[in-house]
Amino acid sequence: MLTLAAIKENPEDIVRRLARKQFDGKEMIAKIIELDKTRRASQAELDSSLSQLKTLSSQIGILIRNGEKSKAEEAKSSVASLKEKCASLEESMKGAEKEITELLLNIPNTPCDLVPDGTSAADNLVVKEGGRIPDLCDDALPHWELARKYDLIDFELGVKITGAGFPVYKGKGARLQRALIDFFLDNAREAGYLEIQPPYVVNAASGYGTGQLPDKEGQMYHCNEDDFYLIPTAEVPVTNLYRDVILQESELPIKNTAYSACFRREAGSYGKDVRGLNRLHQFDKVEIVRIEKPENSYAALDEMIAYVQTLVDKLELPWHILRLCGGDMSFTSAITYDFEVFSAAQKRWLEVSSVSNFESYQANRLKCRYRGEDKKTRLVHTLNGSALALPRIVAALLENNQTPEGIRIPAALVPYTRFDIID
RNA sequence: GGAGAGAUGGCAGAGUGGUCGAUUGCGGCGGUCUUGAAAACCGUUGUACCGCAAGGUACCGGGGGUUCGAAUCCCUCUCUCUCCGCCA
Repeated sequence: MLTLAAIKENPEDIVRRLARKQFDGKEMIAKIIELDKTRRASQAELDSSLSQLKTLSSQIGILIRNGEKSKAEEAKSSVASLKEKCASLEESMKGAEKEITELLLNIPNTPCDLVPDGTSAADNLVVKEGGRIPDLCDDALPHWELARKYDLIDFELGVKITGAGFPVYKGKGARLQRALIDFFLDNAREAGYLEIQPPYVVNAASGYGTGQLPDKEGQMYHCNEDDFYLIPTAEVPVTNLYRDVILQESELPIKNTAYSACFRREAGSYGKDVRGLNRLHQFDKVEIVRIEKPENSYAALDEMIAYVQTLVDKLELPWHILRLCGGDMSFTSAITYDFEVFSAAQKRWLEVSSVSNFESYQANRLKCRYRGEDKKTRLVHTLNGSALALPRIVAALLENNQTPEGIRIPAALVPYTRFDIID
């Protein structure tokens, strides 16, 4: 969530920035500033009343010890009204505090200056592109046909044992999955990321820490019995490793990577978007997460983008990078770059990675700080990115590399698949 | 699933109603000594909020209660550990 300090420093600027994210925060910001005044006034008075109360109480203790019973009783009665006052002041303080938090939780992050204006995906900016779009013959098959033809993925079987969006991978299809995961993790390690194996199920506190809650409550699978959530991305458990942590400056930057299965309810999706591997309820992804000093976070973001680019290049896929416009960004992000690869038979771009800087927005919820040279604690900046999500990579690999002889595997991946063609 | 024990500062571990935000040890930081280091010794060392400051307040797993006063007593929830059972 946004920091109260930032809001108080320049509320007009915050409102203006939120508007770029198609969010009207005028009233909420004004309300927060008003509540903050109430809170501070209440605390000041409460603190001094509590101080009096403490003094009186210790005096009573002394009186009782000295056997001055009547004086003690007298003092006791004078405490009563003070206590009532404290109770109401505390109520006012805590009430204001709670309301402030409630409001803050429901205000998205502000976009940074680089973010282009716009209201939808159509306004996203293509900032870079690479690779070559293959010329496929007219009878080229979409990946779901190829998956059936070579018996790589069985969507119907997934429907039988679970439901739509839970495919079953078989044979070389399954081996391709495993190879890609290994390939991505190896590359991340070589780029300096520490591999983490996190739980796939988290508690509500973790959901709030990274901002899935309360914003995306309905998008996560929930285990009622234990009040756990299935992770929609490894970002959640990995970033939450640093919840309520004060890091030493020397520990930064932190670079973590994790493979996990990801679970998303994807309520409200339909049509061609969900065909084949385009959108699943369960999918595999390797994530990279960084914890940075604020002054370094944008350099780190650039480094992450450059890193993801090496992956799509090694996989010989045609790609481009979008800088998302204000209206298309996620709730918690200050800036997001999406990588899309071209799926040549479907003739459409598919998002395979999303790299974001959250600045201090997540850190503020997580209470993840670092101690600088001056011994003061400051919020860190958090960043993460997919590196990469598997299903759409597989879709593009299958479609783009189809030949009459079979599906060719890019050279960089062959050491991992240990086969160079699917036939 | 059954039975029991426990949750205190970075860690270990005291504290069972009144100067306890908390003894002590380890670790960390600063210093003395030393050519340097180690050892020894001395000092220092939680977080957040309010306040221009002086200073004040809150926090001993979470929530509630008793009391003039709670880390300490009561209730409740959560979590952890041990033993038994079951089991990849």
